Amino acid sequence: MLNSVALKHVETLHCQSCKLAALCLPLALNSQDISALNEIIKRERPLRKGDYLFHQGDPFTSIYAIRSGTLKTSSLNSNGEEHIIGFHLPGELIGFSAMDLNAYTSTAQAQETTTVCEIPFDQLENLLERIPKLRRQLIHIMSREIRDDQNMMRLLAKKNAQERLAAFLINLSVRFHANGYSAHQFRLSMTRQEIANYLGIATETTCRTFTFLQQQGLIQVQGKYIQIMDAPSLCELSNR
Amino acid sequence: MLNSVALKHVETLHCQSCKLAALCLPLALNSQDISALNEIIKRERPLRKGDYLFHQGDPFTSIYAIRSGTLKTSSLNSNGEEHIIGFHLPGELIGFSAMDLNAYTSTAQAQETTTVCEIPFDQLENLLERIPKLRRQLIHIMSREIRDDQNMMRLLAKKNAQERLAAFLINLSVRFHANGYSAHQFRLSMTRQEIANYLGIATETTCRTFTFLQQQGLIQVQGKYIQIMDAPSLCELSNR
DNA sequence: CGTGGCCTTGAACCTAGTCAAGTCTAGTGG
DNA sequence: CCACTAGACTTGACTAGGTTCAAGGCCACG
Repeated sequence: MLNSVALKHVETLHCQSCKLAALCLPLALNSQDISALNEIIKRERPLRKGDYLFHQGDPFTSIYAIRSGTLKTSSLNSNGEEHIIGFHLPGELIGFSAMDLNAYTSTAQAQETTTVCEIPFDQLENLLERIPKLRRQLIHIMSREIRDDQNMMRLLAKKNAQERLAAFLINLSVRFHANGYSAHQFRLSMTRQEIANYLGIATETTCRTFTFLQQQGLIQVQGKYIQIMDAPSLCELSNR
Repeated sequence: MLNSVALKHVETLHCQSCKLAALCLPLALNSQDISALNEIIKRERPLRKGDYLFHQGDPFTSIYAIRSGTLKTSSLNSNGEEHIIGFHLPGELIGFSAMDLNAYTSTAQAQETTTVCEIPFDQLENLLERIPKLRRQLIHIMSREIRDDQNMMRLLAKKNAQERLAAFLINLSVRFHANGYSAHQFRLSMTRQEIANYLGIATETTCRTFTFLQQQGLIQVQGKYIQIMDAPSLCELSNR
């Protein structure tokens, strides 16, 4: 029989007790269905900063839910330059861009110590047969991803550097808040270079824009630590 | 009883005889399942140029498959400026960005005479229960959309004007070809202004870049008519 | 065959990129 | 614990690609 430490361990890693369930696949599932989902999920040891979850070109097997930490996904163009596709926080799912292929189209790397739940896709497909709400939730999450990507397309097509950075910070703020963290102060897990890459601007422009936003009294910057001083103005500047 | 003209009409509009089935939801379905899908699809009179299929904010009810013509989808930002999200050709599906909401997040407008198949989403969800392959195909199509959007993000974040336009033309060429049309010469259904808006550059830059690509011998431009003279070079320039 | 919108080209301007140099900071090893 | 160092961050100066403004030409459609 399991000792209490092991038991506690198992419970902590159960979808049913997961604080992120409301953001993730279990949303709206009953406890029996959550158990079924829980059964197929693999939980591995944490990734350390810099570790890779999967590489572009690896065989596609699973989607992943992030439990803690941050991941970035990126792809390489033909010149070998990196393009950062996104930063992913707890409660979010990744791996949706390869479901009709046999290989991941991006690389996923830990920005800090990160734990994930692996959801083998073939087993998930089996569950979709039996659990209509799970099917609906998966489609909803993918729909939301499409919408988010299209918002990002608008940012990249239409916004200037200030609007981009403001939108980035507001977006992060909202997502941290959804995870139960402060919406007003947080630590960036990514470098200025990575932010710049993601936002389609130069590293130097990113630095200057941080300085500018601080001079305007919208934010306080202390290296990676950001404090949002005037969220409404920042939001307005972001030109959503 | 139906007369022969009406009968022919019905046959022409059946998924089973549709030439675009291989690009659309029926892919890999057996004839019985295709019939079931066909049953729920509504086919309305063609849209004329400028007609709207749905507006941003309209209640979300259906996804649409394009049978003929071209649609553009766009959204308005807070300043009332339009951002074109995409141009959609026969065999493609639209309406995926609103499935977890109750309202469309974009406006769909016909670029020319256009016919669509309306697929009511609640009825589609019922079919997903019974037809595993349909489920898989829907997920595959959404996955592909995510991948395409992420490719567009890379274009907007990293490419200069020449690379953007080259990528745009190559992309159209491939999609026309998938529809059985020439990959080397085609008519653009959109204005220079719309291309510019979509690619995140100015109308004037688009014009100048068309001229430049023609001077380089990569394409021939005659108003809306484009001939691709050197696809490999154009493809290389696009920096995929 | 007239007209409005689309397309094209020129010229001036400006935002953001590039190059360069110096500072800061987190992580390492003595 | 502290000194060291590599990489991250910041700022300045200059440059360039693309935007904006302006004007004229070209269709397509009534």
